[in-house]
Amino acid sequence: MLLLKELPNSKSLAKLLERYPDADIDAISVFVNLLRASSDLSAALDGLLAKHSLLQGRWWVLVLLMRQDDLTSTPTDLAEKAGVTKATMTGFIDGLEREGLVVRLPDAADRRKYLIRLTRAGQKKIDEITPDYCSKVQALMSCLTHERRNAMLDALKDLSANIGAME
Amino acid sequence: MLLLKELPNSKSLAKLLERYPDADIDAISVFVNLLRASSDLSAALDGLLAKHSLLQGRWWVLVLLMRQDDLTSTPTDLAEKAGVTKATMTGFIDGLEREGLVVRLPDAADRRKYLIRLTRAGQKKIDEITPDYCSKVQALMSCLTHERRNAMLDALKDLSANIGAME
DNA sequence: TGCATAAAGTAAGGAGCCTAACTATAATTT
DNA sequence: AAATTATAGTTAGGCTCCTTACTTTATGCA
Repeated sequence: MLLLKELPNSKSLAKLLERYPDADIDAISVFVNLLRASSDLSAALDGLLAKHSLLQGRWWVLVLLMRQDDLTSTPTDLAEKAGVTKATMTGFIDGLEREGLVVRLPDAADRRKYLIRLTRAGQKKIDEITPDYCSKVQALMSCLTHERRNAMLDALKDLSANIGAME
Repeated sequence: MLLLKELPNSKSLAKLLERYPDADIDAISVFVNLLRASSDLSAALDGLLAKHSLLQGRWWVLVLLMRQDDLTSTPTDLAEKAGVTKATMTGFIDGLEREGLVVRLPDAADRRKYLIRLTRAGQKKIDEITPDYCSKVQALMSCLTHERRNAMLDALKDLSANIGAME
């Protein structure tokens, strides 16, 4: 994702208001800062995963599989849960299978389907990354008190619920 | 960007804690929700811009140019402010120039340089999009009071400042 | 049963963004 | 002044993710 390093300062905001008097500076400021901050966070996550030779897409797939009781799911289910298209999921699974972290198993009941299962190597990879992931995220969030975290969480959920207002 | 639609529920978080007792559920929850929400916001912005046949990267370039007093800047400067590489900026400028929204002008003083200037058509495009952009962002943010917006803004800035903790 | 429709997964091609390497010009060193 | 180094911008090629179109298999309806 792309994001402005140079967020609007007061001068450029003044200029904006001059040309568009109805602009809600507050709202725009939160919006842009949110995109900007999460872009940085995403990049930091990329960096963390790269140290373990993984990428975000594949990482989320491993996480989703680990959540399943039998460590197994289907491409379509994984795609829906991950929020990507089935075609994109095919690519993730290809990569993970190539590295031996998951396997494709044919479904006996429906010959169109495959079952994707986390392998032992896949579980090992998760065990290798998760402590690092947890401690880094914790370090990042340590600058916020629990109250502030909760307030942010609530606000994020409200925004997500209101996303339709932008369409 | 990719993001989990299916955020961790209490059951899977319990499973996580079982395997990694040190995990800070709170911190992870905020982190994941932040990535998730802004991914949705970014997609919504893409949608809004698409209606005006623009893309995020090019849009930010137009915005940056409009902030300049003389509506002019250089590729390197734009790349730094937008947070992309110079190579990526070349692509944005190519696109914008093709549509007549900016022009490349040689710099008389330094023949390696080009000056990128917003054209009248570029300004018109901004004038066409900005009211829509402002009203949609305002509608989105209307679910948060000013107090909550400010709290969020502060929290985002603190997180951005603390991003080094993840590296 | 036979035919249309839906669903699972894949393939092909495109756009954005990156890194690395390159060209042309300017600045610095000696 | 000559040679080295740095800077502006571009090109080439890669990766991720998307959309669209396709193949194969299952399901619903007459």
